[in-house]
Amino acid sequence: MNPEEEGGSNKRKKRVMGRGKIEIKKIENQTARQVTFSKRRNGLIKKTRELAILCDAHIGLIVFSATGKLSEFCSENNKMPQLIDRYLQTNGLRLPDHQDDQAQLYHEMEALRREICNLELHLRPYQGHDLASIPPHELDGLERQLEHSVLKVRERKNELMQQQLENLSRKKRMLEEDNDNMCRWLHEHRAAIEFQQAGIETKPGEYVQFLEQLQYYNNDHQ
Amino acid sequence: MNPEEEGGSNKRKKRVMGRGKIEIKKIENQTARQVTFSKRRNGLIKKTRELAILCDAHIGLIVFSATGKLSEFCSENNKMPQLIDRYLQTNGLRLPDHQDDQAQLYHEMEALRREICNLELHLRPYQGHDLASIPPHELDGLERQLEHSVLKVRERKNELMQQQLENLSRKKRMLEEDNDNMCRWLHEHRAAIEFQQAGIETKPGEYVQFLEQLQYYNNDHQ
DNA sequence: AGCTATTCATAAAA
DNA sequence: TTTTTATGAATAGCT
Repeated sequence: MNPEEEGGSNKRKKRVMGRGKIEIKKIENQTARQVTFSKRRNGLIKKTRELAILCDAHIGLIVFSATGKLSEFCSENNKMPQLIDRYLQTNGLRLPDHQDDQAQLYHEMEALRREICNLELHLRPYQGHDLASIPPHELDGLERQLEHSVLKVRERKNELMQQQLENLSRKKRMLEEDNDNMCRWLHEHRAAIEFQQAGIETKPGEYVQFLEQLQYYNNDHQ
Repeated sequence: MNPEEEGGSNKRKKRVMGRGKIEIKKIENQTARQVTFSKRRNGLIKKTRELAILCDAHIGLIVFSATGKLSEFCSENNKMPQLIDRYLQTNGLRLPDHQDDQAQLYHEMEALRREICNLELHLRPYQGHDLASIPPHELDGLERQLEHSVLKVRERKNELMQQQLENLSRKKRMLEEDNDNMCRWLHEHRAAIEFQQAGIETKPGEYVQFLEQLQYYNNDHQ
């Protein structure tokens, strides 16, 4: 029935690393939504500009992201207010009047405040508070959610430790290599160095001691 | 030299769309311009709507064609004036009749919106999401917090179970008591009952059986 | 208004 | 964020 079905007969590896069509509905994943917003907004502004230029149109585009960030485009630079004026006049509309609309604003504010309150309440069980107000049958789900979150946190911790370990290993290898190279060079030039040092006031014994120490490290990790 | 230049060459290497080439500059042919305007305007509105839905954005689009025809789109139906108002406020522009307290209200609304956004972000680690954005040194604390929350949830679950147990015990005791009383009463009135039943069609054996069963339960929990 | 050959936009991943 | 790449969408030129 589904034309997208792959069919088991064909052993396709990697069925395309992820490009596909998407359903037009709110993207729930926060990060993906932000990325998509950024890209599509750029595309939208580009297409708006193209239409304005190609067809000699006057266009205004106002975009508020979900987080309230404003993006805008106006075919005549910096003339959005004029465009808006023309729009309002053409449509016979007026901007919402203050006195008439204040109640509406307060209403919206109340809604926002309520949402904040709800979110805060929603957060509390996750912090182990107010459990008495949770319906008993939801406790199992909450416990599972919290355990899952703990697991995810531990996963992330392990991931970070793994990264640190790898970094340290790499640094260690690099240092060992450097050490090897220095030792080799020193041994190769031992005679010349001893000769030079004989001309200065350095005690020859020190250098031998130093070389031996190097040799010790050098052998230690081989 | 730029090979894309039109010149006399008929080699078309220009960046084109669709079947033929197009430069982003005003289309001089009146008919072609009209057709392109219509197609692209539809595409633009579609993309605008998609962005608004996908990313939960508030978008307004105003298009005046070269001939003055108005097309518009607003993500919240019929609320272009509000969107424009918010735009003017956000941009620090204001209509002559706007009062300061209105700006103040808008400002507060923006703050509330930000707070909601923050709370939503704050909730996510507790649900095991977006852990990559948590500073490593906070993971331990988060893990402890989650474990503590799990403990509290379990505590609450135990509390509830304990209560249920107590309730059940109490009910059991009450039922046993009732049972005892009934048994006692039945035994005391046995003779009278057997006499009454002899007058009806009930078989006497049934009542004896019933009494014995009661006696059984009655003794069982003593 | 429909139809395609083409180019563009962009989802997923890096 | 920006880049890369493979797909799905948009659309220019024709009918």
